[in-house]
Amino acid sequence: MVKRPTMQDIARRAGVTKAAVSFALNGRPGVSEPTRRRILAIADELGWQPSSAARALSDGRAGSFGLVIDRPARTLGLEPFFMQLISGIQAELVRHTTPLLLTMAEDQAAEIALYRDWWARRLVDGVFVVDLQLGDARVPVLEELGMPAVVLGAPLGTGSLPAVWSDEAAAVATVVSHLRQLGHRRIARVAGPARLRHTWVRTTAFERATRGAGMAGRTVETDYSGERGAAATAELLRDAAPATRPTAILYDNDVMALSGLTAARGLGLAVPADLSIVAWDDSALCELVDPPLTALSRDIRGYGAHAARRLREAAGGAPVGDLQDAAPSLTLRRSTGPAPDTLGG
Amino acid sequence: MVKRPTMQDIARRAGVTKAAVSFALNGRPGVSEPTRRRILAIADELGWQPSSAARALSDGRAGSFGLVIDRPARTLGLEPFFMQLISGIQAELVRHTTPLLLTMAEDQAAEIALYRDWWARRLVDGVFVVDLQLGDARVPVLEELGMPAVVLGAPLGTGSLPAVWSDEAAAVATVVSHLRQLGHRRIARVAGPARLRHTWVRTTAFERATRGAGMAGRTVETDYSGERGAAATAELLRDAAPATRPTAILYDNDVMALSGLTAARGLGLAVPADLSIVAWDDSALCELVDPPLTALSRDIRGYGAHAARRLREAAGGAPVGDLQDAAPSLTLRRSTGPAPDTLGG
DNA sequence: ACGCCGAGCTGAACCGGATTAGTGGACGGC
DNA sequence: GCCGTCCACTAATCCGGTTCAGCTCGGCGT
Repeated sequence: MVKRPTMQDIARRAGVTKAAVSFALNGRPGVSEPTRRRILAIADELGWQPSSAARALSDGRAGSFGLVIDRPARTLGLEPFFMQLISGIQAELVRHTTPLLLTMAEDQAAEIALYRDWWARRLVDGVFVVDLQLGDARVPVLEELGMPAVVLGAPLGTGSLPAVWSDEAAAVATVVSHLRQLGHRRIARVAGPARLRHTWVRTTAFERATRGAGMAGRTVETDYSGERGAAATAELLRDAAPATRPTAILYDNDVMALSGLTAARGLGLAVPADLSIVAWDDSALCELVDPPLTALSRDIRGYGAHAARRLREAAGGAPVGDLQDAAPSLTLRRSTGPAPDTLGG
Repeated sequence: MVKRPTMQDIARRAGVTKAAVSFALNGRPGVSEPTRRRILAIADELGWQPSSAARALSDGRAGSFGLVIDRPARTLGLEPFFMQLISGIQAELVRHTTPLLLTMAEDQAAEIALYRDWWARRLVDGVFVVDLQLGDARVPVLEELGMPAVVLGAPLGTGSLPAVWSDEAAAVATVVSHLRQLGHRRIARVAGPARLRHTWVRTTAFERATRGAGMAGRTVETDYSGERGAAATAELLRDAAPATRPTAILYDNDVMALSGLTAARGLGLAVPADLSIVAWDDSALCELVDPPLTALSRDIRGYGAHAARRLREAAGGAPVGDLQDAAPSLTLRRSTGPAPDTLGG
């Protein structure tokens, strides 16, 4: 365990004071150019790095950001979304050597307690808020604390917090329109938890789009798990006559799309001949199954990177507004096809 | 932005000095019981929380641990392993309100640079090391830095670093033995990258077990991606006559097992009638497909929790040894069955 | 020749904790 | 009644940075 060099050590070697060293290392006026170079050379030679604790104490900012996820670990592990998101956030943060604190919470109350704790101890300078809910309790708490935060998701119910979002309603409309062109008239949607804001956005858009196209559009709620996805699929398909059952299903994540594919086959239906399937979020999973799944793709890493940049600005005290990213695009694969001729025409 | 209360504020209100407040809050002798209670009450009333920066500066430890993952984001997102692991680590760390710094690196050189940086700035008190490689360059660096670390994986090539591991060789033997009892004589394995230590462990054990049972055992290397898993499966099955092709395949992760299932079907083979499939790491994915996949299960969250406890001890200066967790167990599902009668008996 | 200015640096305070040496008073022993 | 001891607390210092007021000195103008 070697003692790390401090600015004091550099100052001694250079024959100046700590203050001069500080000026030199931070590139601010107060030292001559030759002195600055000499100090930088010595710092480099000693392998000096600023103590994060000392700097944090001195300037009052933690120098890191936080992310809390409160989904159950088992379903979380299968959500490529979060790893992609974290990867994207990191890609932006490393450019300023800002670390990310990641934690999983049991529920939203635990998450809020964590925010209060982090902020009281100044462990982070701000947080990313994911899985926004209807009437989300985190928003007023963050506002009350004055804690910088960026919401990832639709700018609805976000109060004064800036949001980074993509137009999911437009994506839903794209899917519905595409299916209609393929001749589908009865389509269903297997959704995530209804309390989530983005589920609400998608459901609302789905209803509007299907109604607008004169189609029957039914939505079934789940918890994103494969089990519930399979159950919802069975519920939609089992007891309905061919003339009333949906001919296409849109799933809110790819895991459920996969389980839906399995469930449909279990009921003797062929994909896409009898049933078309569309997944939300295009992960590698969609290409691994047969048939490969048509899916809504979006640049999740870019999404995370944008949010990180936004949070940095917000934490810097700048007033930041919402940022709209590109809408998801539909990647066509073989799980969608023309609607079966169920009218017996 | 309200000013947070400091120990100085508490001291003023209580009519004592900072030192007395420090004694009281840290439960050490130096103050009378009534005074201690009074101070605690005031601290509670003011909502005081210690400044993490000040504490870190004062006692020289960061109070947090780090984890660096250097796998490509696309395959990473599908690996339930890491989310489970992080979740397990957290479960242990939150009990001491210790945060976890998570970062993804491009490659091992970047990871090592990150370790040096983190340690020089005392951003973390130690790190979890995953995906140990043969002749891993991180080990000597961590030893040289004197940076506390715990390796997750077999205690081979870990130098002086403590390892938390499970007996994967035994797990391989279990699988081989089970398949042999089902009548299989030619089994193959679709492995992860050969440079990883645990791939080496599994491959070595696989060769020993198959040879010991008088069976043909072939291993094909991949990068854990579904694409490569499918390609490896095709390579194993395509050009071989029924009498020489493997009748069972063990995959090093569940994503590849799924892609293998899809690939085998594409070649006209039925599972498990023509081919048995076993996955490594039992995630929800294994239960979502038809047939559900037989898999090696292990308590990944417990694994992470043990590692976290170990790292805390190591960072505390205690000499810690290796810790062996339970070996993975085989969860039987419908993707494995009796070997087809290929001898034309 | 003198004053003034600004560049270049110093000294000290500050951030919010932990720690250690020292001090005052009460109390006990003889 | 005097001394010693212990308790409860204070004052001061440290951790490693940042910041700010002020000092010194050289050069320039007049």
